[in-house]
Amino acid sequence: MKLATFNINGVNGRLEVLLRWLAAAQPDVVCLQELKCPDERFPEAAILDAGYQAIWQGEKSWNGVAILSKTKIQVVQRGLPGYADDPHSRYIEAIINKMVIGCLYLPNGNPYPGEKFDYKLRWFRKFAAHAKKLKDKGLPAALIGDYNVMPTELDVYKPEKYAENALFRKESRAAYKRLLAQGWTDAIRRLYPDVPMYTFWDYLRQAYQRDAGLRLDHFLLSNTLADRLTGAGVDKHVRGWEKASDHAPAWITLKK
DNA sequence: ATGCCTAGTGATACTAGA
Repeated sequence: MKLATFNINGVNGRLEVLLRWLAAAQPDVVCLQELKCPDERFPEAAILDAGYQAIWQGEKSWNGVAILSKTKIQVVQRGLPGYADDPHSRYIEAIINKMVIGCLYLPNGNPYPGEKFDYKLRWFRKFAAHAKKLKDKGLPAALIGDYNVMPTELDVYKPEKYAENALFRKESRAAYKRLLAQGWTDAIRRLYPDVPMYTFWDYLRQAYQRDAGLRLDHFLLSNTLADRLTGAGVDKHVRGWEKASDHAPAWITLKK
């Protein structure tokens, strides 16, 4: 079983990239972020043609999340529980193959300090409270997506440049660390403790060519799923394609 | 310190991203 996440940065503008990658990578489940389209413009037909069912939660212009799956999807949540007045579409949750799959797009939070950073931390608190409930239920669960946090210095090409950046602020990293302390496993870091494993390269200044990357997209696994973890990777080459997103797809494999 | 890039909106230079 292969689970993937891909911040697509415009699902219609990059539909060709998405379909090409799906055909090559053949993930069983995909969490998408930054759809940048209202619900009625989600490209469901093309995704069905590619062999995937889909659920999504979009909005005009920005944000938006979706889950694709080769097998049956049971929708559990649209939006974060306990955050009905969240102004953005950033969370969707489903049960697939007896696993809880939470797909998230955590706020960027820049510039720091300011209202956007406060919103990031508020969103993180609501998300962590929900994660705790899932953990306490003891269900096999995976919280997958763009966390907009580099957890450690290994996750940043030049850490000293990012000390004041919302993605790397101590408050953001502390929130991520507290979340892990609930008992979640950062799947990619578990298998690759010493490799950067970047998932994002800025469009500016030829960041991809310089490998000036960030690790922003994460898989947090409950214990039963962490025990089944067999592989992980980043499809870095996809970032080099025509019309690429600024993120590359990341994936993990689970046995059985 | 700023633009460097890219998408969306709406028809222009903005916001937003990270």
